[in-house]
Amino acid sequence: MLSNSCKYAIRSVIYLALNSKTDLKIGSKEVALKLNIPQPFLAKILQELTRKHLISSTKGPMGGFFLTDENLNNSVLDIVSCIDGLDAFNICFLGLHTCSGDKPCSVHHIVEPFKREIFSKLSYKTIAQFAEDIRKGIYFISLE
Amino acid sequence: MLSNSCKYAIRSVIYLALNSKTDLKIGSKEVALKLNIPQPFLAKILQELTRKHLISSTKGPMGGFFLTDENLNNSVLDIVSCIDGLDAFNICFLGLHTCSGDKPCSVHHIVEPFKREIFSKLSYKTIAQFAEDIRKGIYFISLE
DNA sequence: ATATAAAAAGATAAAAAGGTCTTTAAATAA
DNA sequence: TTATTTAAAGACCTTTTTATCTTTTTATAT
Repeated sequence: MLSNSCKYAIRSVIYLALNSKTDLKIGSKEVALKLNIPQPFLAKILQELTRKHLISSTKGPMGGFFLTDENLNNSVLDIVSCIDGLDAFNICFLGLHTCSGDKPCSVHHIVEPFKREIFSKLSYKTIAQFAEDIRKGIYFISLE
Repeated sequence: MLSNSCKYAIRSVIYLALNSKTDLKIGSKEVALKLNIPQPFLAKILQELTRKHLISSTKGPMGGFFLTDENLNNSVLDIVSCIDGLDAFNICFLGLHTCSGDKPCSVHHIVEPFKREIFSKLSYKTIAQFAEDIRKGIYFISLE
């Protein structure tokens, strides 16, 4: 459902939320190493997120990526929207253009509630809240 | 979640279930035209499904694709398995290798029941049953 | 037998996703 | 001010997905 790039992006932003501060920036090298993501590829993704103001960065020694309070108040859906767009949430599981509540495809009644639920969770919770749940040990975003 | 090829495959097989008989075979040209799928591409997909005995074919004049009773008793999941494999049902939404009930990612509890439900529906219902529901007007696989 | 209609097979190509490398720009520490 | 460290930018490469084209094979109707 989500592209590789998008999964990398989400995991990275949560990593930054948990580990960076305005005065403790983190380089793409560290994130890539810790999350086991190809470094140059991740750099591209972080660059894109920066360009769209979902994360922040500074160059130079002691520079790197970090999250401002404003960044922390974005939703995970903002990341998805930035990297993949929101098409995935609007497309029929079987690829039908005309699938709808009126003329449901064979799995519409299973897929639709799922899409609604996941969309809702990703849009109403902030990055900060996702990070907080992980800090508390309710959920896990493993380094791997 | 499913590749284009796989969606084409599912729609085509259901089309064949609804419209072909052992003595009324249908060419890839007709299926492609009716379902608005690129014909040479579809031909490849139908070829693959034939090779794996999910559909049947004969060459020559009056030849084409059709479903035997045996074919009709396969599940839609068999098609998915043939074209895409089943990885999609085993992979974490956020791309974590370690995601599980024990160490759930942030959306595990939403995604897991969905995957179970859709997997179940696609595996226990036969092609024949899918086609029957469409014939009855319960579900719709539009020509488009 | 022969022509024909259709699938099978395989080579090719275009587009998208995934990933790498090199150069440039900017911030900081010394 | 200079060297260094880091992100930004952009060119490039690889693989996978999607798609096309051409040739071969085979079944059937005539």
